[in-house]
Amino acid sequence: MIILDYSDKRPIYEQIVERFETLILNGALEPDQKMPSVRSLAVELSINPNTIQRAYAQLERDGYLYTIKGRGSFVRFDESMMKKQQEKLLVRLSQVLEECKRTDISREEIIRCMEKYYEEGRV
Amino acid sequence: MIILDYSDKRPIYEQIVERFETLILNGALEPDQKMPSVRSLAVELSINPNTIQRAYAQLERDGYLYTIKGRGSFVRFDESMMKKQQEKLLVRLSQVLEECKRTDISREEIIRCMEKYYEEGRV
Amino acid sequence: MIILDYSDKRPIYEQIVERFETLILNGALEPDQKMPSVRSLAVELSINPNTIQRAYAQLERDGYLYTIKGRGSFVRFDESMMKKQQEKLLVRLSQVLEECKRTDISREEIIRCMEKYYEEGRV
Amino acid sequence: MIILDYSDKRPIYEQIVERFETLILNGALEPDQKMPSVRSLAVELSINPNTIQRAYAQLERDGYLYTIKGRGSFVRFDESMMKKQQEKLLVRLSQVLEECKRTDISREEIIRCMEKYYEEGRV
DNA sequence: GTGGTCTAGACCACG
DNA sequence: GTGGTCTAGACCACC
Repeated sequence: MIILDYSDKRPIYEQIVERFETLILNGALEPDQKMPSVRSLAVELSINPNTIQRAYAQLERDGYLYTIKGRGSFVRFDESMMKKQQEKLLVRLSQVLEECKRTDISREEIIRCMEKYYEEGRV
Repeated sequence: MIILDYSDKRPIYEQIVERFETLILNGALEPDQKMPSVRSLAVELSINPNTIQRAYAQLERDGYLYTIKGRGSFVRFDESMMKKQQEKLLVRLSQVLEECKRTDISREEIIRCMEKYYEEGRV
Repeated sequence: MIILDYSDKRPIYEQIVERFETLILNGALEPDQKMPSVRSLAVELSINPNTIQRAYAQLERDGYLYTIKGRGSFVRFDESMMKKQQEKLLVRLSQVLEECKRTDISREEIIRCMEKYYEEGRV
Repeated sequence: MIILDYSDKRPIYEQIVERFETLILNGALEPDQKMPSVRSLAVELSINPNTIQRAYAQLERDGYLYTIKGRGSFVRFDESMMKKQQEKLLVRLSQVLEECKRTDISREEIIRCMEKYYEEGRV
């Protein structure tokens, strides 16, 4: 479920956070579903439990999880989270697009790039 | 000319590198123009000369500068650099677009975002 | 394992880089083996940790190492590196050979020199 | 006669020294021929006279020139210099060859490289 | 004056 | 404990 890339320069806890975010927004993890326990996931990935703990803490802070003492962590999901996520992405998109323009990448080139993901007439 | 953002978590030398890359690709700095000296820029930004030195070293490795010992550093520019830069950007763009699709951002939304930078019918 | 030559005019970090390159290409350091930590090596060679850090950074840029934050640096190795290295060497060889010819060193002299390393009939 | 390569990392005075060495060993500059004056050469190459001075000093130290006060510098040449030069080159060649072997470059590859400069049956 | 290297000592993020 | 960044201050080679 989680794949770590040690050659990636980003810290491990960040990779875990991002992976779970995707799974939750995807719907692969359903609302109120129980998350794997910190210890079991640490064993599975053979990394330090502190690292998992840190990832879960950030996911909770960002609203993707809620924790019940003594029972574990559970998936939270509502539409507002999706909205927030979309806004963050659009900001990143804007930044990249601005750089594209500065570097003289043509409008057509960008559209071509987009069509790879959004096939004509489907969305 | 250079603005440092200390709240940015990226290292200072990297911010400097990126800023100069932009200025050179933009044409704001012309080929063979003299760069500010390591020491003078360090004073101007009130940071340590070593940090500037590090940024310049990376810019030189990446082909944006050439250095003449005892004289200073100078802007280098050729078309191939522009090409490389464009390729890197298109990869980043692809990554963001893929995330956009995963997060259910519509094709129209993206085009709207693009039009902000590429006004209709101009490019 | 590492010997520094202070009378050598090349910078220390470069000597370190070259030495490790050799050890890795030799196979004396095996893939995924842990490199000595920045600090420990600095103590061992009685030089500043920054200097080791600089050497490691270059080795990583050149693909000889990968780094896991908080864990250490590890040897990377693949065939393509060997190929690149060979190409670089052949260029250097050509330069030296050209000079040899200009300086009237005979073909036989060069072959004699070569046989010292490549004993007849073995390679 | 002298071409400077500013993108070369070696210091300028060293490039000048090497160039004159070649010209003298080649025979392009004949024994007892007058060298261009420091000032005139400095003007021609539009560099600092100190730099030329330094190059000439080294050439004199290495036995390639002799200087007569008030008259200028003159080319010296004798067989022993050639011998010395050849020895230096053979040392460099040995170093490169040793590295070649360590990097698994085959004997045949090296001979092929050599034949480019020493065409079969000519030397 | 220029860039390049090195030291000593500090702080941070990560695991 | 690991690597990564930064500062302060020094020395060198080069022009």
